[in-house]
Amino acid sequence: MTRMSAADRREKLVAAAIRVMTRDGVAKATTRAIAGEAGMPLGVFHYAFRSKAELMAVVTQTIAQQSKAEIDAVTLSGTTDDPFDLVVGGLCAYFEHVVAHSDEHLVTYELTTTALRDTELEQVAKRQYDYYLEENEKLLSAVAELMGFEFTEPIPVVSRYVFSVMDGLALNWLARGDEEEARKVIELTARTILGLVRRPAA
Amino acid sequence: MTRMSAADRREKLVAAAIRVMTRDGVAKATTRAIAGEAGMPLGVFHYAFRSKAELMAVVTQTIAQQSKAEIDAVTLSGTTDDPFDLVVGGLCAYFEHVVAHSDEHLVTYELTTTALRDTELEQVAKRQYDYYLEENEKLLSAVAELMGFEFTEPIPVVSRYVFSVMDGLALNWLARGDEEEARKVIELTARTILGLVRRPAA
DNA sequence: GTCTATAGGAAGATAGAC
DNA sequence: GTCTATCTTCCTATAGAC
Repeated sequence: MTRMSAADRREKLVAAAIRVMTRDGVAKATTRAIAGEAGMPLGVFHYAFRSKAELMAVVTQTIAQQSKAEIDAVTLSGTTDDPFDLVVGGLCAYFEHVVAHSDEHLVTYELTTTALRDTELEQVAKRQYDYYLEENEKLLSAVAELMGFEFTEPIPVVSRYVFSVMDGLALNWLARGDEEEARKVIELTARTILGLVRRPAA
Repeated sequence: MTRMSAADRREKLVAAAIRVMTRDGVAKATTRAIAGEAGMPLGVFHYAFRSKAELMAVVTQTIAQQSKAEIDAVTLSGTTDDPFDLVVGGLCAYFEHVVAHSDEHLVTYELTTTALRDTELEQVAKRQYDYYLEENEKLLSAVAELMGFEFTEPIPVVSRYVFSVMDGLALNWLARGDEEEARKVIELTARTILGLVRRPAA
């Protein structure tokens, strides 16, 4: 068919892969299904990517960045000067994103376990979580500065703690589907976070 | 070969499935691999189980109960009358189990995502997390009674909160492998839990 | 009930015509 | 570079001999 640069092919295949994975799950995202979704013949796949593992690595990174951008947009959109409202608002915004894009979040969990089982992709799972945690740390630092408070514990520890609750909660909500109860956990979590905050001495 | 009751076959196949999944991952646990691991010909599989999905359901339930029993054994083995030590000890014991049996915990995450993608197994993931949370609630109630304190928040909420942190932390530790930093999160979590505790009024 | 053999399909990857 | 056709392997499930 029409010519297309290799980089363009790769982008289109990655986008198609994410669509298939979101809709049907990572296990069903075969090279055939992905090429089909992208409107390309199967043969194309292996001159755009050396192997399926190579695509998986790019997909994992891409989807992490996409989610991050979407979540940032909603998390930072609130306007309040009350610390509790701000923290609750941020956590709730994240949770709303999980609810509204549950399949996309499920994909991230699938990609993590898939990567952890493949020696060729082990580092991909590590980079995925390194990225999440790094970005979460930046966000927390920004919030602290914005509100003029500091944490009583090192930011990396607080950040990891907050991320762990929300990641765990998202996963068990995916399995249970009980929004009301999950929201109560978010409120409780917000309260524990404010217990780790103080006004700076100076 | 030798005769064996259907129930016995099923048990042996489930045990073999868990071994294969732990060693090689859920995706590689094919009916062939499982029957082979159990020392049975492939044909046996389908008169012990109606389908692979039926085996998956039983495996998910079995592995949850096994993990629970193992974790209880180590979690409750500590002897201390200091609430902080008790809580830290319990959380650490759980984390040690994750570190010592990381493949087994990875299997539980794989089983959850697998079930969530299969309409036939959707309820299996729900039951899996219902079970985890129910058992965690019992444990927390027992600890509260043992130490003679009560929680300032409803036990189901506290339980869900604690479970979420630990489940999320276990997953991101699996990806990152940084024990030291994970332990700091555990300490912080223990402190937040003690902030939710009070001596009863009477 | 037990097991071999195989059906019937789908996977990742590639050879080779254009 | 593009795409069809195919190689090889592996899957779940079953038919049918013993």
